[in-house]
Amino acid sequence: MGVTRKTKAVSIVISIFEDNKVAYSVVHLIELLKDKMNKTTVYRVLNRLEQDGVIHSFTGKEGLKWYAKCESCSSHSHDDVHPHFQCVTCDKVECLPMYMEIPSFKNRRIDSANILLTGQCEGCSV
Amino acid sequence: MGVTRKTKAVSIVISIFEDNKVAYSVVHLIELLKDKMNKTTVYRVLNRLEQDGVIHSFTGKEGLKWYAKCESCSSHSHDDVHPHFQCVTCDKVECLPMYMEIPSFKNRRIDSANILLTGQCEGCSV
DNA sequence: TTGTAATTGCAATTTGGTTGCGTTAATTTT
DNA sequence: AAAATTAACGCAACCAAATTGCAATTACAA
Repeated sequence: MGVTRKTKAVSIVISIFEDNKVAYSVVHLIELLKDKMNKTTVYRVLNRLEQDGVIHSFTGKEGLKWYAKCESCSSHSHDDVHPHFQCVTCDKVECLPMYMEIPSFKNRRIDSANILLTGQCEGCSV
Repeated sequence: MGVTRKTKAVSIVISIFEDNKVAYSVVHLIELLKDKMNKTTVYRVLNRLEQDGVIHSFTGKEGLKWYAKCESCSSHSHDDVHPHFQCVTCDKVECLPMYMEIPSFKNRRIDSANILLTGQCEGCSV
């Protein structure tokens, strides 16, 4: 896990991401953890865990930052590009377990892709 | 142009987007126009121009809001999905004039897609 | 057990963006 | 062309997300 120490805060945050595929916004995590740690700590723990490849981040609707842990997360390769889906009604975000082809260009080097699909999830489409 | 009045502020903003394919962050536009109009006005003019289909918006790196005018912009159809490319070095953003296939799902309705590719542009890759 | 470097809490600050409201100025009506 | 109407503007205050500086704490290695 790199240089990251196994502190109480780190363990708590990791335990939240235990069950794969669900994503959490930083705002939500701060609210969720407000009795257990300071919001600054939440930001910093998330940063470190992302650097260590334990979780990955992406930008949701309205430019908010979200985090998730998924199978493809590892210390080295964060170059996998799976899209994320956010429901316009309930705001929930999921990692879509699929690969999307990223075009290549002669005059540009592409490092990563942030793909956010928005729409309505099954539960909200009734 | 819908209900949007042809005010001085509107003309100035439109003139910036005249030359297609370059995108501007709101932050940059506010700085660029700080002697000519209030930042609130910048936000409001951009909003109206987007509603009228003159320009379109998307989310860049760090969740910042960007605007651009491109061929496919029109009052009605904003459902075209072209990716945007942002250089990690100079932060410049371009509309990539291409279509990307959006996957469909049995249990979800997809309304729109925000696709941001990041990497290094030609000028910065030296 | 002790030293040290990473981590945390807290308050203050920065930044992107919004809101309320009185004034200004496009556009419509007469 | 002047008056009436109402969109649009400027400004100050506000809000939420995120960052920073620093002193106090804690993980962990020597």
